Amino acid sequence: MQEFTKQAIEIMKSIPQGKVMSYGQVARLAGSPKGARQVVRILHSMSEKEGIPWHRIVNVKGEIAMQDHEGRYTQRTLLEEEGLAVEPGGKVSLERYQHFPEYQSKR
DNA sequence: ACGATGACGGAGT
DNA sequence: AACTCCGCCATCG
Repeated sequence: MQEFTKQAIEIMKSIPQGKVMSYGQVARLAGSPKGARQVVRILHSMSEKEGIPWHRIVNVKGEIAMQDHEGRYTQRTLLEEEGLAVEPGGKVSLERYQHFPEYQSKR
């Protein structure tokens, strides 16, 4: 497994409940600015087994990225259970919920 | 080992 | 502002 992958997993597992991060953001922090798709692949293959809170990952617009299948509904439900307001289109407010690990030290 | 894949992102139309 | 096009790069078959 590549360093990037380990980093990405750590970062995603560090997202607090009720917060979200975008694929690209995770990729950047993991050391690969253009690696958003690798994040997708990580979630695709090992989200469950690694215990990654996959539902807290949304695209850069704050929308649920999953295609319109059961997973999408599941993600929406999980987010709402964590207290997020999910709009009808399956979108949340990044203004309110995006998690910024790089600012955490400053706070 | 090589080519296809993918829950993306951002530049261009 | 919405939509399409294409680059990206770790994994998987």
